[in-house]
Amino acid sequence: MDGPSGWQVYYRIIRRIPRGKVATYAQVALLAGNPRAARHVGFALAALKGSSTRLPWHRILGRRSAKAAGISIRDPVGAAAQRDLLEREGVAVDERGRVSLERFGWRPRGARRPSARG
DNA sequence: GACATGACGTAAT
DNA sequence: TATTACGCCATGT
Repeated sequence: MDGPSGWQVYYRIIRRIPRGKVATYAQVALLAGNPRAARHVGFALAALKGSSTRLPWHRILGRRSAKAAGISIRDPVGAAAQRDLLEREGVAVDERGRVSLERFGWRPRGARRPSARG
């Protein structure tokens, strides 16, 4: 095992997401070195469903717009659980399950979005 | 190796 | 804002 195999890579990154913050599947995939593997991140997390994990899977959302993300889980039960977990962390979730990335978007090392004046 | 599936993303309408 | 269509690639059969 020269390195993390398969989904282990995604889990590694998701664990770095601080409490009260959220990230998109594409965000995790990009940090994992696979900017096109957004689907794989969701696939990896789907394997965690029903398992006792400390992984903050609820902090992973689907990209809904340029500045907003949202719950993309198909299962209504899982979606409700994610929403509940997010609200418990102080994340404002809309009735449609949408979250503002400008307010709760995780910015690793603050390298994201090269603002004109920081 | 081919086919089907999926907790996605972007572009077009 | 929602719907539709297509691309992407690992996993399972």
